[in-house]
Amino acid sequence: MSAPSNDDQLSERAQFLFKTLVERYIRDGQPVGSRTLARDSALDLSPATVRNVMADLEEAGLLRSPHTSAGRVPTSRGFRFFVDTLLKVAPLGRAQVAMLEEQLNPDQNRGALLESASALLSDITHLAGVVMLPRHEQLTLRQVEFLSLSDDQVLVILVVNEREVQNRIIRTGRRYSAAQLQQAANYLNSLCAGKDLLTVRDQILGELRATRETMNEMMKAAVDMADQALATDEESDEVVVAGHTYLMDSGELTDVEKLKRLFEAFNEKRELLHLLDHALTAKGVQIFIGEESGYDVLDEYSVVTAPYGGDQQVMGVLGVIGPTRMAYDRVIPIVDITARLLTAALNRQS
Amino acid sequence: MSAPSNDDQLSERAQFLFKTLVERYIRDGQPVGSRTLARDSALDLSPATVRNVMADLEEAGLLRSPHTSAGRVPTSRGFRFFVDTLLKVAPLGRAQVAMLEEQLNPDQNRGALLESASALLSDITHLAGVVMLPRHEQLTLRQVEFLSLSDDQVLVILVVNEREVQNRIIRTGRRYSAAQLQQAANYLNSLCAGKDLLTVRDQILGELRATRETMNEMMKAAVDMADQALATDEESDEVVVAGHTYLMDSGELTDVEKLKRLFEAFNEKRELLHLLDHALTAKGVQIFIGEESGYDVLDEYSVVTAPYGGDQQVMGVLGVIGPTRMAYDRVIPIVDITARLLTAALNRQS
DNA sequence: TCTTGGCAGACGCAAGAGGAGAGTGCTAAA
DNA sequence: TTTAGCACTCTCCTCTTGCGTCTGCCAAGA
Repeated sequence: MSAPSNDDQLSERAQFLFKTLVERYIRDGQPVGSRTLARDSALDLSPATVRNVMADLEEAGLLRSPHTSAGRVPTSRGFRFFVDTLLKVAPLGRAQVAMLEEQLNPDQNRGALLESASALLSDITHLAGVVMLPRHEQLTLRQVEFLSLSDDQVLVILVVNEREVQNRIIRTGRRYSAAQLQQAANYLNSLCAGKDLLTVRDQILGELRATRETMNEMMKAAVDMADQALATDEESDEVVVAGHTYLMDSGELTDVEKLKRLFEAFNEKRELLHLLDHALTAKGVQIFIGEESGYDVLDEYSVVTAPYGGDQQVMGVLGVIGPTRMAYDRVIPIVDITARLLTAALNRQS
Repeated sequence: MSAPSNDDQLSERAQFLFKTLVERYIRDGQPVGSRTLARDSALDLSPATVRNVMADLEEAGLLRSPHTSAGRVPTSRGFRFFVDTLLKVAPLGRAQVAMLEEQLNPDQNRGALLESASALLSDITHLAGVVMLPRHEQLTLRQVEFLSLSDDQVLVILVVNEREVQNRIIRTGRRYSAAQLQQAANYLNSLCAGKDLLTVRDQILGELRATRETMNEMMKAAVDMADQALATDEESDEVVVAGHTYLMDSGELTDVEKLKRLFEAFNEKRELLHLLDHALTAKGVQIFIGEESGYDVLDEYSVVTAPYGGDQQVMGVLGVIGPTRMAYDRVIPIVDITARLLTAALNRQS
């Protein structure tokens, strides 16, 4: 608000002290007082001096005191400053990279791959791992198969994006024989294979209008069924969350109500999706600290995300959710590398 | 242990008072004292008399005092006695049955149906809903489809149990053309359609040994691939849990650690599976109270389950998990009806 | 001008005291 | 067998007190 812009008018010493304070706070979770900081910083300053600096930092909006005599903790803005300009990320150990690489094995179907990624993120960071599934728009149809169930129900199997299989059940007006269904499938396959699902839908509708009269019975049925099958563009689970229980020990028994609402948000998934959508456009690792996310359930939490997917085209976003005082220096490279390795694995698949 | 068997040597009055106490405790969650109980029971007894009765009940192992002056709480044994002999279940309202019936619509694929059931259970009871997926043994194969991916990978699509679709990716030694794969699929379909998956597997292995020499190249390949495809009998998610956050407000901020371990058990799913396996053999609604379940994470929780599935053959188990002091009279019929309706819906599918 | 030591003042936290309230067990009388 | 009364116990709440920590300010020193 009225606080002065802080980034560059801070002395080097102030920055260093601030950095030490944040690191200390991330380690202990306790407010840091002037005496501790003076000792910690190894700068050979008296607590009084440190106090003066801290007062400046508080005025700049980077610190705040929970109460009069309790040391100070970083504000969200403080964390932001820390992350943006003071943080040196720790490069990941070889062993860990190897482990990640092994687990993100491209020889599994895509769903399993993404779940592995989520589980890995949470296992390594001890925070909640999140992976957003690829957006639906870029589904290219590879093959369609129809199978008659009961009187007027047909099982539709769609093979999309080379190795994903979707299935849905539609109602047709009447019963079709296996041969008829086969014929319909052949017709559609010849018409649509290799095209985007939405395009296919439009094309089919166009086809329908344009040539209704000249179509034979079979083609009409095929088009009708395809229309129905593609309409049910199922929303399905679009976010995979893993290890959310880790959030239960970080928030040292603070109010359960808040945590409950967060967990409910995980189940709802809509809000989460919106948040991750924002991150979709960013290039590399992106960080939302505290209220920056714009979702009040995430008030006291930070989100570290990175997009993943092909080189030319982003497929989705992954990341972790944890308390604002997470170990950013460890978490950031982990999210980064995981995104890269997942991208590599996905590319090797297709 | 050494407590006398209680069931019948309790006076009618004692039983009535006990029932009132349990109902009160279920409502409030607070230990019930003699004065409250005397007033509640409408028996026109003095607190002192009630105290005497309560002392008897405590000796019988049905009640206990959290501490000297805090009223009394039912023990697990007390709840067991209550449930077995005192409880009158409240019949479900028409509206609720109608609602359940509508939501458990058989026009969706089976996975969605089971998830609906789980969500419904948790929504209505405000407890955690659990649905165990049908055991894998009884999968009858309907159709097989092969699709070539990259050089030596093949996507296998299995249609089982009329309307379920499974898919997996296998590695073949070499590349096959689409026509070859089609031929292999045809061979397998003619051989195996309509049979149980395990039977199919055995049969294929037998076939392999018996006629290896006389087989043509194609048949060998088909059998090899089928073998691989069926071997990967994926475990997948076998338990669906919904609304576990409800457990966060019932346990009035008691220790988070316990709750965390329970949630972790939900994620692991193995322990849960074992428990539900026990319930699989029972006929109707079955109830595990507190430590009866045998899993220490469920110490302070009760599980109410019912099997569902075909008339002749049980497919799985569903139920709810909640605090020992749940409203059994409401929960039991809900679980019961849900199981019946789910059974009906599944039968109408096939 | 920057740094430092000193000092008063806040404040949280833990421990203890004391009272209120609820509930029990026991005993003696109806 | 039931009831009333009484002494006792235990929890919970509040109030107080003391301790420790930390701050802000000030004045002296470099």
